[in-house]
Amino acid sequence: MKKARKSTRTNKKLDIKTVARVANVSVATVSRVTNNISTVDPQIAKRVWRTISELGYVPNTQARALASGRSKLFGVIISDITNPFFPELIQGFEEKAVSVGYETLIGSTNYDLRQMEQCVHRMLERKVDGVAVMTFGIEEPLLDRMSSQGIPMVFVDVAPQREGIAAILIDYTQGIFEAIQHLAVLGHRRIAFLSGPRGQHSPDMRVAAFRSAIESIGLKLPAEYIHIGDHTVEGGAKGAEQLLKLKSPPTAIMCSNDMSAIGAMHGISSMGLQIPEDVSLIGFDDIHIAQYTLPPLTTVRMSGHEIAATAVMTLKATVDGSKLPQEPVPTKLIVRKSTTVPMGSLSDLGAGKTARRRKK
Amino acid sequence: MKKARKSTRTNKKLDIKTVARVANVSVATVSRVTNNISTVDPQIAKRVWRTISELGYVPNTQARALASGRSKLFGVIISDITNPFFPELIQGFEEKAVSVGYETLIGSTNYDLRQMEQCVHRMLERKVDGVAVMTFGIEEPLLDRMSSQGIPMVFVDVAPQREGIAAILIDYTQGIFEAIQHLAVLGHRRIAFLSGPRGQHSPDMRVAAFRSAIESIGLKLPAEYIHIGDHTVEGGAKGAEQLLKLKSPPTAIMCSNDMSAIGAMHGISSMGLQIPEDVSLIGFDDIHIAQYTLPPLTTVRMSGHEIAATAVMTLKATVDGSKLPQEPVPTKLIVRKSTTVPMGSLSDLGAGKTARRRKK
DNA sequence: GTGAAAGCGCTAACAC
DNA sequence: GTGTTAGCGCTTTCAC
Repeated sequence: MKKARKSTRTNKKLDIKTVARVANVSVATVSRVTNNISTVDPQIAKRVWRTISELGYVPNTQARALASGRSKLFGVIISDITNPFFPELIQGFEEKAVSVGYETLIGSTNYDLRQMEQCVHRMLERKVDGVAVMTFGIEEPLLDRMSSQGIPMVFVDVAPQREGIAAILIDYTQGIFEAIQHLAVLGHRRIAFLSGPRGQHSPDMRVAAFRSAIESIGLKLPAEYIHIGDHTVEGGAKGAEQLLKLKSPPTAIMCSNDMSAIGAMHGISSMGLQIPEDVSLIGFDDIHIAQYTLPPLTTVRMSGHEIAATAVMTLKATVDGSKLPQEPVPTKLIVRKSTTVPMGSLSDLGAGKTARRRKK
Repeated sequence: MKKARKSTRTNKKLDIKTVARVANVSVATVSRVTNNISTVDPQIAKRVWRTISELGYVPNTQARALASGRSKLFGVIISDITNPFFPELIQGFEEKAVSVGYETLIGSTNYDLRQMEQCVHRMLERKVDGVAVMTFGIEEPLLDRMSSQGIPMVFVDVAPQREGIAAILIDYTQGIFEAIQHLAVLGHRRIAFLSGPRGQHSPDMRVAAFRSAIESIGLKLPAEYIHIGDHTVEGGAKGAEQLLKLKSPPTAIMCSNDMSAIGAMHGISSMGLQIPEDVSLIGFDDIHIAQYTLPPLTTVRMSGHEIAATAVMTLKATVDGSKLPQEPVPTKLIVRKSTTVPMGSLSDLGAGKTARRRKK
């Protein structure tokens, strides 16, 4: 049995000391090498790396964390993993985190306080180096326990003013304005908004952006055209139905997120109406499946990947004690097939809706 | 020369020693209490718990892991996080893992060998106590590095025969049979299958289940009715189009996963055909959005949550040295609106002949 | 039932 | 540049 082979097969422990002994250096040098500390002689470093790969040595992260005080772990807290926006965000987060040498711990609150507490506890236990709170609604209880320990945090839209706490700004205005303008140009004058839960920062900011877009274009906005929903598919279906039962129903509906919009599609469809012929519909988020609905959903893109990447970089910067130039995450309209001219407008003259259906 | 290391923080550190001192016991006792070791006097245990909560002490998981050799970390490796089936699986995994006291490390391979290697390395570094490989296609390179270290693993469908390695069995037959029977009862005779990538265990098993269902019902299966796809939306669209361009096109298509089915909806729709009037469509997985497509997708449910929960429990059992009774994860048909009688069948011509033959 | 003390594998201060 | 060594916070024998 050959020597090299033997070392991988026997269950002799494979730690930094072994590497040091085999490479004929001290453990400190091995440590320096694996941490890319540049004061090591290149020759020796090379020898150590070779030994490491020959032995198949993998540093023990637990020990590293314990000794260094840095866990190389970032936490990310989201509310609802069944909304596809969040997995996309998580994917972006993980990807970026790994690329800067961090691991990701995920916590879902499911809008439940107890679950959030549990999240916080888990993250505290694991000694995360930073936490991204991506719940799109501020979560006070998180603050006290974490930020009092000096753990860097990053929020979306709005964050308490404290040392080590940052907010990722999102430019809702641009995308939502483009959406309303798009509808207005098509000829829509009665445009309603299917909002997210009231009283949370992010949904409220979207409503505000909608309102100001409508006003800046000079349209009317009856109070009942702002429907408070809950960002779920079910809420979207119900909301759309209620909106369309109004005495003066909207000809277009903009939703505060894509899941609502998908729900709205069902609500509209179940009333025997067609999208976009009878009602135009716009979503928000541009989740992956938005392009695969029937019809493909016109929506405002807010990149979860981008938000996630920004969150990671912000956390990293805070940990490293550096500052990051903060630019708001942009949003922009993606036109697909769920919007068209309103029914009864000139360009639609003569084309009855039943006539369009059977066309092939 | 024992000098206390100067700590960067001025607040007194809150470790097991502090708790021990305040509660007037030894660190060993505190450790026993936090680990729920029953040999501790209930009175003392209570006192320690009170001290812990008064102080707000949280054990340091890194130190625990280092000292005990158990990280309380499970890894889960998936291929493609943009397929909503996987986030659902991950959610189930995390939930179950947390409930048995474990944290989750996620790795995505994106079907890329290099990324998979990186995953493995990360998991090795973090000293995971077990790994669930949920890629639905066996990944050999994983085996050697991990299982040679004796890390418990669990695969889907098929796993190498080794100590500490298990497979989660899935009963594809039942659900797929129900699906084909459902179509046959509706009157379909020409049923095609839009498969996943060829040569991978799980997709191949689905094809086999489809084939045997078709045969057991006594239908014909032309070779071109098995279309090799790739489990993506794009592949589904293309596959459906090709299938429907056949000289003798199928009247119903079953897809190997829901994402393909969603793609197929688009492909079919872009050919000017309607679902289910012109073509019936069945998916597989029953991802959350399947009920929200238009029309809602008839599909075979294979619960990602259930698979995930089984994976966690299997890993846990292996770690604990116990055995788990292994029952296959069931699949079953969920009938929605994407299937109906085939076009041109009697009941479609003679308006109102809704009563069909009874199922045998 | 409880405590003292020896590590777990690594980092980083300090010595050389 | 490189080596020596004292902890990091906890678990776990092993005495008592």
